[in-house]
Amino acid sequence: MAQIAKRAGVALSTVSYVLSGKRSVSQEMRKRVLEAIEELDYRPHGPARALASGASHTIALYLPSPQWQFVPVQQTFVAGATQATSASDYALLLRTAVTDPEAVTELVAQGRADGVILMETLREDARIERLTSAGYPFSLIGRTDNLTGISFVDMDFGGAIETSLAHLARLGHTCVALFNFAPELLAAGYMAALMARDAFESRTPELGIRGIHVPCSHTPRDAFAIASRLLSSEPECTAAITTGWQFTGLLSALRAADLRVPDEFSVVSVIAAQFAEILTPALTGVDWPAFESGRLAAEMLIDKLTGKETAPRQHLVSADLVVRESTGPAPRQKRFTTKRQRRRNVFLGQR
Amino acid sequence: MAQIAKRAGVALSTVSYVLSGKRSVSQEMRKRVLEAIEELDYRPHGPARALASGASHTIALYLPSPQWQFVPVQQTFVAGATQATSASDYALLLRTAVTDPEAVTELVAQGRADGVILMETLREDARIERLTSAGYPFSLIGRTDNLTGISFVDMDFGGAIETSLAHLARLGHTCVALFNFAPELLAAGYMAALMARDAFESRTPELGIRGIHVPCSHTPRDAFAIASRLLSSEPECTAAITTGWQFTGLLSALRAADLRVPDEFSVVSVIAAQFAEILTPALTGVDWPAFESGRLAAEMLIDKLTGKETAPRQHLVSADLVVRESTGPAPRQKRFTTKRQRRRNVFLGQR
DNA sequence: ACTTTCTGTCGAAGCGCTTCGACACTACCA
DNA sequence: TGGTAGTGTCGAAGCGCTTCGACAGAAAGT
Repeated sequence: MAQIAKRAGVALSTVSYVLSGKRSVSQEMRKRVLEAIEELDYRPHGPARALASGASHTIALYLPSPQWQFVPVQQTFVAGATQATSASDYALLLRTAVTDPEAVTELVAQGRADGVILMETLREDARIERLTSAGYPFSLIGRTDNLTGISFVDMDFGGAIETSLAHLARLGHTCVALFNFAPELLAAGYMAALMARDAFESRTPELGIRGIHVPCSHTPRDAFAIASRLLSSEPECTAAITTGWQFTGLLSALRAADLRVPDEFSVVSVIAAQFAEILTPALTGVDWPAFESGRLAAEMLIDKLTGKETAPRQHLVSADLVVRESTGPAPRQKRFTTKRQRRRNVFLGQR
Repeated sequence: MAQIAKRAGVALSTVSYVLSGKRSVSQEMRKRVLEAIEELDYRPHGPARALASGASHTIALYLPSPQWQFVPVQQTFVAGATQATSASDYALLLRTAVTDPEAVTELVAQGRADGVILMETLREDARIERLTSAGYPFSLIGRTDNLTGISFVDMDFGGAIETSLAHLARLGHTCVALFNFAPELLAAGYMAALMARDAFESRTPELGIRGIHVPCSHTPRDAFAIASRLLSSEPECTAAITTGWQFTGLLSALRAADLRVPDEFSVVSVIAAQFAEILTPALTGVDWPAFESGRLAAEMLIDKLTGKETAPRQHLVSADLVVRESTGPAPRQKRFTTKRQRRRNVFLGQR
């Protein structure tokens, strides 16, 4: 920068003001400075800038649970957030989350980021409390109990479950399982899981449906085991809703049990259209616009940082059901009276 | 830091040496400093550190083509790289790539990152030349023409195609299509696409297979259109290999043409096991260990930055074929003589 | 005993910016 | 015409660290 100043014949500070626009500079000076910058291919030094100004022009995104690599939705959040930050000339700093809730303030405390995007938020989230009490700007992909003053974007999981249940009820299903998020997440108070459960438990009675709530991790193994058990122990159950990737294990279990979809069993899943459509049968599902969500969360945070937006923005992504091929009318005959009974029993015996 | 020094009764520089370990400090002093740090909950300021030392402890990852959001593999690279950087106490800076190859040096030139991970590399890649001539450390996920002195991790696409072809040849297929990467990528010189094409074109004659090379984007629309056209114009073709997500469109086209997999048509794809297994039939495929690749690329770069590893590391991920359900013996009867002929013609007429 | 080498500590200079106050100068109003 | 307000520019003081050279004192070699 000193070189630029010398070459343009101006003071160091003038160069800075040309760059930042924080004080007016005459046409003449501006032109000379810009030319010098061009000629010397000068690029302002980020850390020096951050040190002097106290703002790093960077936002941090903490990735949650260690198995997040298996969840395309969360990866897509990252993609969306990246696009939004790049578009605003910010940069996105990625860190895998550790168990310690204190860690969430680290990057901001270190001055390496100006704000934080949090995902997989809990009803009572120690991380949110830390960020609030530290006075650090943040936005959420997800929700928490007390939302006053908090910017977030979240999918309406409750609504998704309600819509799915209504769809299944209309098709005549009277016993439906919900493959909710993993038991650990539920126990920890993962908000999406709680919303799904609450909606499921309050809606099923009204619709005359017997609801079976099945917390289940999204690993194919777990989901397969749990689904297999369910299929054998609950012969009345003719449909299931999954909150995510658990559908993989469920479909495997259905195949193993020789149950056809949708003739003998209906499946609805919260899933990106991209994946729903490559399956056979294509999955009826609620699309989770993950890219958009990530983009929005980043934009909200950046708007807050740049002072564009002072009031918190709260964005609930509506959950529209797309009916594809995996849902159909409830089967007339109960499963345990069909001719498949024997075969299934053999299968179960193998377990 | 000044507070720490005062509280511990030592000089500022001593605190720094305790933290960095670059000079020996007596037990006594070290203890007092560490206590003070603990008591004041002090965290070193990243940008100040970066400014003074010239190293940001951050690596940059430029995400390629704008549609990368549709490619789970690339998202998984990010996941792997994130894990590796976090484990080494580095941070990962994400930026969407722009068309300008100059941009790739920007974050390092600005001092915001110490090195760069590049993906979707070309045979002759202007970005690599820029990084080399600027003397910036980098590692590649992918390959390029001249690999001397370059650290990279790449999948052996050539080997993947060869293995797949051998498998199909063994099953008796004599006319096989390769759904390669998009024509734009091929034209740009995307290395994986070139390797796939070369392996395909050199292997097919040896195996007595007629090879049809079909560059095709991974969007379901494009792949569907191109696959449909292929199926009608090339009735002899009884199998296809896809280099990625194009299998979605191919499967749709096969369904639309009423061709059963694998009885009437075999499909092999480079695809993560996670996705291969949820399909019906499960896809025979070459697994691309994307998470590992991302992790390795980041580790290589960090090792280079920390001076642990001076010699470039070159890592070719072997491509093992996993035979699942989507490949089978070549059909005995030629497609255009079967009773499906009429139906397919109807379908083609609609196009 | 006297130099030489180490070890541990300190002070100060600087990394490359931002920003504040000062200052000269022009423009405006009365 | 004098005072006031506004405009454009400069110099200098930091921002919070790292690192170099200096230096006192202890340990080792002659």
